[in-house]
Amino acid sequence: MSSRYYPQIWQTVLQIPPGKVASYGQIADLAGLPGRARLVGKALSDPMAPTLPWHRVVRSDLHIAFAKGSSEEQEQRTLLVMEGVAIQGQRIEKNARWQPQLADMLFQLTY
DNA sequence: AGGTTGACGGTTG
DNA sequence: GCAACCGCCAACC
Repeated sequence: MSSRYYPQIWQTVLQIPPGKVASYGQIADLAGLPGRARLVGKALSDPMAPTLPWHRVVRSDLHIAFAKGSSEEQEQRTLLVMEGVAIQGQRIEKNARWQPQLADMLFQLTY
């Protein structure tokens, strides 16, 4: 396994609760990798990645990262809607944002 | 060893 | 809104 940082990123993504979304940058911060949002996208696209709630990771502007109309974009939107995430046009409702609690932060430190 | 590539983010106009 | 830049930097040629 060559990539050093993917495991901690995966671990963080696993904590996003159903019905909530987190941004790439937010995941990077929680994983102890501030400023490395792009690395989160890489970690999610790695074929070695375990089963993850990857669909709960979106851009900081609450848009889905994939190109509008692409199969990946449609897939992600479908999964989110199935979980009860409201989407108006391209934008996800702001109230769907995951707000990590203290216990979530402690889990990260412990990991 | 050096150049390119991103499932990004923020700033600016 | 939108588009153009720019900073970011591990991964991967």
